[in-house]
Amino acid sequence: MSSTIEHKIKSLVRQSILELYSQEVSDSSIQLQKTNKEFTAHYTVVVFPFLKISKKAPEATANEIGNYLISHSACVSSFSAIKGFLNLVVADEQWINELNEIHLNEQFGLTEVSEQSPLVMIEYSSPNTNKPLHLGHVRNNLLGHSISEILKANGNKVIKTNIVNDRGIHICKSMLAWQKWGKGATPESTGKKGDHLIGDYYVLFDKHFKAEVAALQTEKGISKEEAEAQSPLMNEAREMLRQWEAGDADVRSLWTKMNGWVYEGFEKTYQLMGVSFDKIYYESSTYLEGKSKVMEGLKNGVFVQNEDGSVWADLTPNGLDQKLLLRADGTSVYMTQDIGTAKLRFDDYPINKMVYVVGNEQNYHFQVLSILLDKLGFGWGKDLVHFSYGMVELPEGKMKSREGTVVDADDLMEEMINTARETSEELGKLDECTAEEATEIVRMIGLGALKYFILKVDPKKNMTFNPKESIDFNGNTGPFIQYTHARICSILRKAETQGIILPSEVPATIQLTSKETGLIQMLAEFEDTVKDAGNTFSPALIANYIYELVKEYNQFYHDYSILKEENSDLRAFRILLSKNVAKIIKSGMQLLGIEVPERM
RNA sequence: GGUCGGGUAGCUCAGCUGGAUAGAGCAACAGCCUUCUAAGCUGUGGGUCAUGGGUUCGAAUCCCAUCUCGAUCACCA
Repeated sequence: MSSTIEHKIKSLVRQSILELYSQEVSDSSIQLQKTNKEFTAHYTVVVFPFLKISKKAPEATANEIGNYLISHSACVSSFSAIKGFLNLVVADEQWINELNEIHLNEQFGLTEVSEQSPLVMIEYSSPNTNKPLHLGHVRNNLLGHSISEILKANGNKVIKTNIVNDRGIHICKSMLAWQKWGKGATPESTGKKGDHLIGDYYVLFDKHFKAEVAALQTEKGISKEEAEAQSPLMNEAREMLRQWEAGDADVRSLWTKMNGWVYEGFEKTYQLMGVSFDKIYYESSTYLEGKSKVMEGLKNGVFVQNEDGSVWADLTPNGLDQKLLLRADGTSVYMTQDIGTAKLRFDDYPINKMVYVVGNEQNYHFQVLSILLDKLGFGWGKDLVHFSYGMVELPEGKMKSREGTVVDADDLMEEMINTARETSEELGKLDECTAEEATEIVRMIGLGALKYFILKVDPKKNMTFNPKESIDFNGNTGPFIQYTHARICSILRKAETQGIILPSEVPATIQLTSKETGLIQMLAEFEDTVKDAGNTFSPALIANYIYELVKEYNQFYHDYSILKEENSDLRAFRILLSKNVAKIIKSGMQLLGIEVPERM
């Protein structure tokens, strides 16, 4: 509740109760909500909580307060009392003022970042360099990008970061397979994107490995586990990892070359997706960092050492288990690396808050990390945010890379763009565009459909994606919203060619319909929606808000003339209203990382 | 088994800091383009809000129990 109108009403209600019933009530005890659609009013005061004070029936109490509001302020123009609900109609003049204010503020709903703003670091994406990005990563990237935008819009300095998992046995598998069967293939020689090329060798390794295990089982009559342990291929991969860790020049240069291919591939994917990072960390240069911090903790008595030399954190006082931090041989585990990365980041930036965008399968990991960072003295450790999101599932269940059921990010985006082009051509929407414009529009629509589809659902929920039923372009979709924006832009262009000059302010004398005041009311709600989205880490809130706004606008568009309105004040008002709807659509979609075209 | 998160229309999802007759979209059916972009608008049908109890003037929403789905509880990352 932050619009000026809401504040006015609240303080009026408080005043009325004081005068009518001689009781002080706090603002928080006044339930002011948006009136349900079936009633023609703007705000509703729930009077049930005041019955004990008024000692009257609900309807009588509502009437008394309503009468008071009418006679003491021009803000409320009429009211109706139904049961315990006092429905208030706000005067047109108030709404026009509200619209004028919104209109004058280009950044309406957004909070500016200042020197004093807190610094938030957001980690997202975090890919492995042995395979291309898939649908799960897409959700991660879109959420990460969007939440960055939303936190910026709430007045935070944001540093977007990516921790690339560029080392480990899985990387060695790809490297080994390429060495054995690659015949020197490169992205150039094959015409493949680097990440896809490497992904192919990862799959190839798995294929050969499985065949080898099966052969061992039949040859020697041993169990699958034994065969896997004996597998020469796997042993070779392990040996390669040892050589990598020892800094073997040949292995390292192969590693550098192949990872380079992958990064080039990732960069293309990121660019198309529209995400970026301010600072990238590589696990190969952070994975040793955690050790010193853990040893420091051991010295300070935060951690304990086992007889075999392994180091543990005892989290039983926190209701959790014991957690290993260093193996007996002194090597680090996942948790140690995250501590190390945290240390580097803390050294690099004055972080006030750390946000990790990571899937919900790691809820436990981050619960532990939070406790450990706190114990190690990181100021933001205790309050770190694990922005946890659900899995993307296919109709037949979870995606599995080995079974080839993953939906590839590049393929998916390309497909969406192709579908957008087909649909646009069918509808004849591209007829008046140059080829370049068409490509640009079609890209925005295809990606808009995909992004909106993913971001409109509550992040914490698992979501289903059916590749066979392609993502819709009608209804509650990105293109629907983009279309509305394009439509408004078209009106504004026409207004300009007709030589209609917009006043900087609309005179407060015109009469509005409830559709129009309702739209202004919705525009004003953008401010609270952005705040809510920031507080609850929910791009979905923004998505659903824009959808409601757009639906409302389309009804208005259908029911009323804008450019053909004869009363020039009213016409100016409607153009201005439309313009500001477009502005909020654009701002809101920007928070989701979705572009909006000016024509489509 | 412990912990965490879900279960709302045939499908995909809103609504969850308690408020009026539970909402959208898709799919199905029926209308609206000589009029500002029909990727739009309007209408019809579709619900035991998993189940049972409790708190309250009022519960999809809060509490308890049960059922059910998922994640996690690795010297993998």
